[in-house]
Amino acid sequence: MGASGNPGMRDDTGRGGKAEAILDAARREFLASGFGAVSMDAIAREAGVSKATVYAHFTGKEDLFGAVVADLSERYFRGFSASELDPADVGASLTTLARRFLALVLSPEAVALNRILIGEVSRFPALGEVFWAAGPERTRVQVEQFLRRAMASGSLMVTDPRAAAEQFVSLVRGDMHLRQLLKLEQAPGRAAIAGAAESAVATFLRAFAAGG
Amino acid sequence: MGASGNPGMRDDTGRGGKAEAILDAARREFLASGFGAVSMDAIAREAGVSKATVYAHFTGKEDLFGAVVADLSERYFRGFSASELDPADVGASLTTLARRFLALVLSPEAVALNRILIGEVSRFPALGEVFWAAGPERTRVQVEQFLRRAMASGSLMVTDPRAAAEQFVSLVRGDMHLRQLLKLEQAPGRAAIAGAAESAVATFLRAFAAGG
DNA sequence: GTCTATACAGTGATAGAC
DNA sequence: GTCTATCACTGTATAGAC
Repeated sequence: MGASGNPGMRDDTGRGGKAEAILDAARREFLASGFGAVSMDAIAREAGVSKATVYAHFTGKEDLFGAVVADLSERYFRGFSASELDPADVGASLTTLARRFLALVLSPEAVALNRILIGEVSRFPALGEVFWAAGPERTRVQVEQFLRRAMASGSLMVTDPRAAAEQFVSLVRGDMHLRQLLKLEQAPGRAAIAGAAESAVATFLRAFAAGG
Repeated sequence: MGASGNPGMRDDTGRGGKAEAILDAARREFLASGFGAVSMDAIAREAGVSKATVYAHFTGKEDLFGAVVADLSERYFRGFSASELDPADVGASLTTLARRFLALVLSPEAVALNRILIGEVSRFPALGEVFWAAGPERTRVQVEQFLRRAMASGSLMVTDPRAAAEQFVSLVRGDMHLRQLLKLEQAPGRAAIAGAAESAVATFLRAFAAGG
């Protein structure tokens, strides 16, 4: 209840409203409670439709879950890019990149998605791959491309850009990601993210800055 | 079935056999399938006792799960130590430490435990803290203590040992941990672990070695 | 397509005999 | 303490009316 719909109103105008409402409701419920703790009843209620209608659009709970995960994986990480950053000003660019990465990967929605994926990967082996390709793999490629440009511009000394990109990402992530996954603290604010980014970039540059 | 008991035999000699058999069975089942997918019937069957007997020893499924997790968290990480490593030979010592850390944290049992904890942390908020204290926090402290000794011996230049320990652990973990959590590949062998350890230590030393 | 009502299976938990 | 048999409940999924 809350952000979603008004069950009192007729139903949504426009096209395909019901199917979309079901997907929205399923997304909210799954992200909030995981797979096992959510019932089809709850999803139907939250979407303002009957349970039979849910089954008219999706073959079952697992199908619905898969649709939600594939959709979210694509959505969250689509916008992550480093293509406009200046390779000459490595420090500032890497810091920006690190901040972007942390804001994305530590966002409550991304953490919740990651959490239920890890918890249910035994039941849905394929979803792990979908998430990896859309998320971590994509972000690593973006970082790696930036590192290559920085090498070309002479501001970085890296022998293996792919490995260095992985190390950069790992350094930036630190233990904040795991702490979020385990719900050990609230989502970090701008200041905490900025501090973590700066510290990680400083270490990375001590290791890889040209002429250091 | 297999490692545990022979249902055909009388019952175990010695003391407390049933309770232990139940805990063993619960551990195997939970690690293999998570919390939601395991039934008390399955645990009772696996332990070779009736369901009523399970409830005679544990108040319920959640209680049993909590007992398993607390036990495992303590068990796995107890042996992790860096106290006997030589701070003068930083490179070799850090490499050994990194290998130990990876062998522990990437072991199938530790990954399975981590996975179900992350998946069920909404239902069992306290268990995340238990695991963190016994696992990551403990390992970080061990690393930090070694770094302090290395600083004292003049082989490392570190301003914030705690932060550096976190960065070392993150660097070593890389993306292998997350890949294991998502079941994207088989558990890495000795060679893969050694390679990852070496690469992480090399980068760490480029950033923090004294007189680099 | 959508609803109400229901079938059917599986779950955690317990009662009562021994 | 341990077992067999059973309860009450919840969940997924579907039948039939509109």
